[in-house]
Amino acid sequence: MLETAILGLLNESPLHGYELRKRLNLLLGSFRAFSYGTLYPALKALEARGLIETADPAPTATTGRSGARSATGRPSSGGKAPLATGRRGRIVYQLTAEGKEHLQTVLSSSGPAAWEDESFDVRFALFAQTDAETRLRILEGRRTRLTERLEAVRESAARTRERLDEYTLELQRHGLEQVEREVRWLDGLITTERDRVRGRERDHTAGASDAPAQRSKERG
Amino acid sequence: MLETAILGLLNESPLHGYELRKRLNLLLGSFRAFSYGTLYPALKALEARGLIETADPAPTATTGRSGARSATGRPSSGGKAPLATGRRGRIVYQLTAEGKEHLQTVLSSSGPAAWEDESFDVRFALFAQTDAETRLRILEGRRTRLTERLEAVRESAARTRERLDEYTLELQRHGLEQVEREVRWLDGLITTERDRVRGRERDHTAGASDAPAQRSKERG
DNA sequence: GACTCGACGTATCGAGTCGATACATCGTGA
DNA sequence: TCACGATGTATCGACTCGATACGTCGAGTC
Repeated sequence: MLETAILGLLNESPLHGYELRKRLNLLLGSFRAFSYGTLYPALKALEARGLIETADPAPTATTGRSGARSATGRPSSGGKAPLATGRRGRIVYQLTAEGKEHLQTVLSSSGPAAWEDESFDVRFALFAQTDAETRLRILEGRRTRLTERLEAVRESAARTRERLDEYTLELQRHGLEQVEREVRWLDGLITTERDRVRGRERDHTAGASDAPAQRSKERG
Repeated sequence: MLETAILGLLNESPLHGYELRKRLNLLLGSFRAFSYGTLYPALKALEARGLIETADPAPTATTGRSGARSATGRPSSGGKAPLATGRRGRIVYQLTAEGKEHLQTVLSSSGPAAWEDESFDVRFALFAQTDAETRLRILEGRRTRLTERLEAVRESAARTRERLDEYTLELQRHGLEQVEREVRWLDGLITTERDRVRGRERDHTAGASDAPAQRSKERG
């Protein structure tokens, strides 16, 4: 799933590892952070599979043909631009054609692999690059998954009650409440997405395209 | 932290691995499950450190002096008792004196190691075995930790806004809301604990002991 | 009885991940 | 000038998970 996140971010713009990690952790709401020990091996694996490649943004020379680590190819022009200007021997990665293709395949899939705990956040963060039908299917799958879990926990709690102390009970109650709240959150998103799909079906030639629809101004 | 959880559970009653795992996962609200690949090595390490030992619940013989795997020492008496009766060569673990001592040391500690993400749930689940002052300190530490994180996320979000799409924003908003809710949950618990400590200070010889105080009947 | 099946029970392996750390360059300010 | 912190790439050891293997037991089924 890290791979999907990397591919999704690189599809927006080429990036180097350090920046990639920052955006990755920002993307996932700053919880669930990935470390370098995870990121760099993943980048190498992706490169070995031909899904990403090292870019060379420097206009000078470019003598080393495919060798990474373009040493200090700094153009000295950009005085202050905080990102995007090369500061030292960065290794900037970008998607290959094959990588783009693979990303599209992954983004249009909506199996269990999309709505499990580990992957749902990543897939959701890439919803802007996902078509509406797939978004809806992932949200519904996630909802079903959480509901099942809720059911299982409640059942096992009912079988085991009495034996637990006050604090354990409170911990369980709080956990259940968090999941219930997430289900309600999903409900809201599903409704929005359904309206979106329906609206597109109705006047499917009018102005609005599909990805960035209007923000619902609810939530007071 | 798995070790603390094991010690805490074994302090209530001797258990074997399978049952231990079930209770462990029940204890933590059925989220954050530990697998056998984690549990068994931990048990071995604990045994090697002399904090736990294998018990022999069978009344017959007990010839094998300290050998684990007491083969089929089943007493044949218990007709239906669902737990606690030995069914086969289980390996039942119990605390040693040293283990109990170590557990008490851990339970009375309240450093950062107690309120970080990985460990807080375990420490909270063992609150019934923790004294009130330590409970309070852990809850407050946790609250501070979450507040700090909230602050950091908000700040970095403020620095990076505009560039994010609708869905990423929504994911962030939802994540923040979850944490805010947890802070409010902690507030309630802290209030309860403070009342508890104060009540005990006031009439600190009257009936109620310290651990299982009355349930506050709020939450409608 | 002989059969299967699912719960119970111990145990290990490979793959993935984290946290800490090393090393190097650059800008900034005392 | 020199320390310090941000930027940047990279690796190592320790830990954890999910899957799986292997085995026992009780209950049903014909």
